[in-house]
Amino acid sequence: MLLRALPREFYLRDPVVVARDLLGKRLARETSAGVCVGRIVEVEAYLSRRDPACHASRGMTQRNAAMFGPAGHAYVYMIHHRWCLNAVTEPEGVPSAILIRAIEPLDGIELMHQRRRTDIVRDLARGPARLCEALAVDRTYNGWDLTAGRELWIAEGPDINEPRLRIVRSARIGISSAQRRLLRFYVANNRFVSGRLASGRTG
DNA sequence: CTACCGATTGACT
DNA sequence: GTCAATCGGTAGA
Repeated sequence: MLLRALPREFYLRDPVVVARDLLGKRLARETSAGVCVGRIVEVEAYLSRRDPACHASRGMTQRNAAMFGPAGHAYVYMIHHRWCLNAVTEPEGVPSAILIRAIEPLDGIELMHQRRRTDIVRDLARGPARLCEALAVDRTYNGWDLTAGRELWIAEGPDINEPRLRIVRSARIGISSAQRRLLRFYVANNRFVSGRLASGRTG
């Protein structure tokens, strides 16, 4: 397969490093309707119990249990009636995860249009809930193994010579606490990133 | 059981 | 920039 799933070891590292390294990787989704692929352009890290903004900061609940599970699995939760997708990092029992906030659509764009009911390519997967709608991700994928390479997975980009990405770091979106933590990472000057088109520092 | 909150989005001023 | 829809998770009676 061209889009080989990233191995579990990828996720068994410092979550901040995992977050940065996820930029430029491919998020792939295959259903009977077809295959959809996008380049990950925006993520946020949530750092277990030491991070008050992390859903798991006050311990395990039925909702956040997937965050306590193995690295490389999905944590899918609902907020305001919409689904959001995370990749779990760190060993079992350490509930850190990376929220995937936006992808740049590459393949299966027509299918994404159908699911999102919009003609605007830029709006297909710009934002965590739009992304899930475009890829038909819902709670049935909570706990899904993203390293299995089927249905829903994350893969290395096929272009070995892709130019090095300019990465911008900022505060997380929609988080009132821990504003000083710069745990959002996105590809500079990419129009598929959510929020304002900030020019921020690279790093 | 009820009450409140939110890692959002889309519509609107 | 502002604001409210809308409902699962959670805490509390």
